[in-house]
Amino acid sequence: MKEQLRLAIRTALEQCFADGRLTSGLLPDEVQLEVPKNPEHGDFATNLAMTLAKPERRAPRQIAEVLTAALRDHPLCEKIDIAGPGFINFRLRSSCWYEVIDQVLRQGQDYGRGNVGNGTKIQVEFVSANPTGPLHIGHGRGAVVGDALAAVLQAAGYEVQREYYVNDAGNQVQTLGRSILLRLRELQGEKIAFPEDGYQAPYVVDLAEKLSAELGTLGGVPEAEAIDTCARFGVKEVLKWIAADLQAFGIQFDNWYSEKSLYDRDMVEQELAKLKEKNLSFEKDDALWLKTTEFGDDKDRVLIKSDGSYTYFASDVAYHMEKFDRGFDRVIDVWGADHHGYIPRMKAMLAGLGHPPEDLEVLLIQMVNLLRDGKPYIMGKRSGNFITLREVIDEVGSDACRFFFLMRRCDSQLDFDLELAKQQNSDNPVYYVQYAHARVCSINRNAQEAGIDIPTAGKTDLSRLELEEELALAKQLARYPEAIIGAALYYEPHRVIFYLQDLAAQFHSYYNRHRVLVDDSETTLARLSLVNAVRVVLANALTLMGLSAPEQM
RNA sequence: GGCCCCGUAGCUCAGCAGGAUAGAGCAACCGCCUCCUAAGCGGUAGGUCUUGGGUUCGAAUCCCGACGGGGCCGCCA
Repeated sequence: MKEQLRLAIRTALEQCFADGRLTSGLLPDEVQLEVPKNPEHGDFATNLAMTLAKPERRAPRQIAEVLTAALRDHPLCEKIDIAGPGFINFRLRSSCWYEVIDQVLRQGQDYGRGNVGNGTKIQVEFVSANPTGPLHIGHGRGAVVGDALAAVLQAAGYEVQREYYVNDAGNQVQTLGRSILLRLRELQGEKIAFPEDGYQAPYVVDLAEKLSAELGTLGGVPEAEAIDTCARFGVKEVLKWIAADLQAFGIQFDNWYSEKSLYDRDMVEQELAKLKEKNLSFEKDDALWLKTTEFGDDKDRVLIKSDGSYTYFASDVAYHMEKFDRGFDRVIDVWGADHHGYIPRMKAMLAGLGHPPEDLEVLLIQMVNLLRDGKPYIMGKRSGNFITLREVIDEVGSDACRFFFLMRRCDSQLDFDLELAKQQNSDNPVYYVQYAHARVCSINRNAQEAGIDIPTAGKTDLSRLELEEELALAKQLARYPEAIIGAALYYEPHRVIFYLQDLAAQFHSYYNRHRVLVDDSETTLARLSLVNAVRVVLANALTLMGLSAPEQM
């Protein structure tokens, strides 16, 4: 609807330029159209006349007069006003909004899908936690935001791949292997002084037990080989946990990408060679450095350490170059905010290797403060008193958990109160939204019991929807596609959550004030069409966010 | 010292990339179930948008500087 009006305004403007009613010939890239806060200002408003005031050298209100005259008899518009300093306010005909309801019912699950992405290939890499232990709450936020972002991009017409980068090559994997081996020996009754820098947590013992059951005690196997076996076993098992935890969250990756495979295929060496060739690296203090300062970083960064081993940065260079080789137009990394210092070197690396740094977008996810009943829930890795993501999901449920993670912009810190998230009452916004959906379903059940068929698109006379609240609901439905586009363009999935809350609130209010199933059958059918359109949009948005849309609560 | 994020109602946060009278939820107070699910609705109260400058027709929004909170600055990951 908004787009149709935008087009109309644009056409009118071009016409004014053509016949000399306006002279500057300055067509803005996009006609700005907004929904005014105050409904008295109409359904849409544009500031076009004000922005044209300077180039036209005329008063905004005069320009508005000219534009309004050109649009006067447009079929979409019921009324066009000039207001304030030069706003042009449009009130659309009711039929426009009835058309929206039909469109929603006609398109069903597809309503809200769009094509701003135009098939652009985007990869969203997220979570990518080290496979050395279970996911915790911070990973959870990144997981949900990454997943929802990917969904939103897909809905907006991008071609999206979800990827998990598995850090299975570094030294922390060796540490895991050593830790498992020590626990394994302990199980054999050996007395072990467990090292400070080992993985202390109890799950390592579980891993050792499982390994012992499957592969035996590794007695007589040379140390290095035993560590390697333990490491590989550990990574494999931990990845299974991680995948299962993510599954419990409704998250599935299209691809799990192994860091180790980069080394196995010599990709790291190849990229380093390219850097050398371009004279972007140099040796100093027995180490190999990348000249990231040439591209805006604070200092140069090490690729190969003086002991000959590679830094994570080295494999990240290869990994990210390889992403673009795979044909992605844009690559999004979802990281914890504590990694922000890493961004300049990544962008520098891309620039050095001839990629526009803008093709890599890093989404930083701020910290999660875990609370219980308003009090900080302290997690010490040392003490082993940390709560895993899985425990949180099991305690509060996937829907509530996801909703809380998505409720805030990702660049602000999040207080996650376990008790609040667990509450199954109106204090909990998840249920508020889901309840709206369940209510429509309930109305449908009652209608069917009364022998009324739920109307489909184009089957009812929607002009029976005369109430202001009814038109307002239809207008809200019309905004859903815009919410998706906004969320996709600005990488802000939380917008969909806010949209959901607004729509649910509007529906609850309507429900309380007016009955859907009334004596007059025409009105009943019209209202059923409206609330079912609401149901479709609620379901679409909930599903998109990975939340269930219950038919009964 | 350098860098990143945040600062809006008592609390937790939105604010549609510059627009008209600044919003929601929770907490407080007052109301609404012989009526499609009260996990709901209506109403009252609550604000120098941390602060000082700047940009312009117009700033919570953009720029610069303070102040306050959190985070990061490794040949760790």
